[in-house]
Amino acid sequence: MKVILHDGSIEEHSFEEELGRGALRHTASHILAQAVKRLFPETKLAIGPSIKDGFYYDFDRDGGFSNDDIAALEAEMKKIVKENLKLERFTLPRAEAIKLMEEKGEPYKVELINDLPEDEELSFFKQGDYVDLCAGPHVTYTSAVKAFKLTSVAGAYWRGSEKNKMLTRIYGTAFSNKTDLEEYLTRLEEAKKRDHRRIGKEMGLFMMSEEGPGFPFFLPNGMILKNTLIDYWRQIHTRDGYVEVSTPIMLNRHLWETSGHWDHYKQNMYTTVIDDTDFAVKPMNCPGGMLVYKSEPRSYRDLPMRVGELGLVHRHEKSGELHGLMRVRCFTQDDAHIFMTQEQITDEIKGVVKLIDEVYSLFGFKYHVELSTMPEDHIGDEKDWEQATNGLKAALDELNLKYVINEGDGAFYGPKIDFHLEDSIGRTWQCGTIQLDFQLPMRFEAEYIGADGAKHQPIMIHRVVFGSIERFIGILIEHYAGKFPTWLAPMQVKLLPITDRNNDYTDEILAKLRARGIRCSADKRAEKTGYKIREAQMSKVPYMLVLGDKEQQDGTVAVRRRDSVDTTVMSVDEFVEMVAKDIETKGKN
RNA sequence: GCUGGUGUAGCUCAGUUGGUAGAGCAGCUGAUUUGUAAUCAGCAGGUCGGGGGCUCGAAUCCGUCCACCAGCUCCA
Repeated sequence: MKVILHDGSIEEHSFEEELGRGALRHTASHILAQAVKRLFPETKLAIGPSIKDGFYYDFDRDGGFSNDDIAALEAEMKKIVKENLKLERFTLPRAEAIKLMEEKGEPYKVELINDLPEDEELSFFKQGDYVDLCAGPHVTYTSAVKAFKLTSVAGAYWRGSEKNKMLTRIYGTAFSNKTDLEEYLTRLEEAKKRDHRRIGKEMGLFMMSEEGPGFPFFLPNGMILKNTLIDYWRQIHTRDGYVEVSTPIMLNRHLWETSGHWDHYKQNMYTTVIDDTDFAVKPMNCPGGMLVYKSEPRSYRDLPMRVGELGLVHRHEKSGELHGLMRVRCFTQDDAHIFMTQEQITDEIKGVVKLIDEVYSLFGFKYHVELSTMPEDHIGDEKDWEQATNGLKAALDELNLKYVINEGDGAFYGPKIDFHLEDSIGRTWQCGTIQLDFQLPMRFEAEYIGADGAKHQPIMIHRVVFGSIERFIGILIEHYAGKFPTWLAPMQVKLLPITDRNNDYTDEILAKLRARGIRCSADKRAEKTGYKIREAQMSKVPYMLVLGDKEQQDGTVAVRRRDSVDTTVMSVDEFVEMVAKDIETKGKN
């Protein structure tokens, strides 16, 4: 495909290249906007870029667009593609650019031009009767957009600020051929089957109730997952020199005023009055952790102090922000606060980064790292923020970890490193974070006695590895599509006796498995073997044992694995050892 | 919170222009003792998300609240 670049030059790029793909989809968004202007000329145009899996365009039109409107737009877009319009780039001096957009009745475009830097070249793209302020790149003819589909309609604030008007955003995707488009749509459908909300229900992991929006209920199978993760967490934290505490779920207003939460986080806190005193349910564990630190004098010899806490926090997230286990109003953070000296900062951060990488690697998660800097609403002076931010940067650089900078997205008390994981349809969720904090130790007047006999202020790290156990479980469910590795699987072995004659033999094996702590159960119903296998298979249990007269006679088991139709016959003891080893090694032999 | 959409049995979904609900799977009961992804028969299950309104009559029309879904904003 020929692509017109930002500077107006033309180069060949294929759809497989990000540049070519982006250009094609960007052109698709212009075709959409052109169709909108043809069918609904009163509509005002905002912006319309290409994005990861497609494109969108934001429009200002009273009442938005109905499903019928979308169908009509798709039909009109097809026409425009067929018309094979040529895309042409031209530039204008500022005054003329503004005049053109005013004549076209596009106030949003005028606003965009006014906000562009003085020396910025103002480029436009034209196709037929349609002209748009646009930096490009684009393909050269509308006919290149061979396969497209409008996928959804949603609201989006003008320039991303909730203070601005909400516009109507139309999402779509485009490919260079029909087959790829269909493949993409099928893949999306498949991905939806991995949705943790669906699998969570099917597998009896967790539930939600209208009686408590955003407050998840863990069901027996989900508790096994949660507890198994916590066991693993305790094991690696003990190994890494952490201790564990537990602080109260509710503390009085004075504490939250000291920490700054009362001023900076109150709109998200659940509060109540007890004996005429304001109390707040903790949205974070750190103030409680500070009280623990301050409960006795500390020496430089105690540092670094790595104090873990599985803390249940409550945050009143706005209703539209809830999402299954990924975004809830109460969750357990696998928190820890590390108190340390200035010199220990880099090593401690590196230690946490390595720990997070170890955990994510165990599950085979892809992740990306972001460095979030000082937000507008913050406590402490900018010099401290700069120092803290540089501390985080230095650790990342020393570890050669790639990261993107997320300007202004830090916590109100300090900058942070965020670890983001992907769900089944490619949305990313922040899980692990490492936050460097000079403020809370200062506010709480935390101190330690140094080698010089004088009092010093410790520096504090807040960090989580899973992030929230709830969100992490959500990611796990989608990652494995419910087919958990044996060590995590709520049910590890399902025993399927063929007839009642095999029940006693089945019980013998059950007892042996249970003696090794293996989670197992038997399906003794008078059903056909095929039926029992089907059910066991759908319940995603890693191992099935078919037990008939033959096995009983030989003292063997016929093992069928979750992802295979083949069976292997082996002795009972061999099988027990195999499963025990699978669990012990967490699937990594 | 905002924009748009959705809400019928445990689950997936039907339900013509308003005439008080139906299927498959799951469940239960009985029969079947079965060799690697569905044995047969029967039974039961719903104040159609919640108040309210128009109407002789509402799952269906109107309004309101709640929850959920997509996205935005916000965030672990």
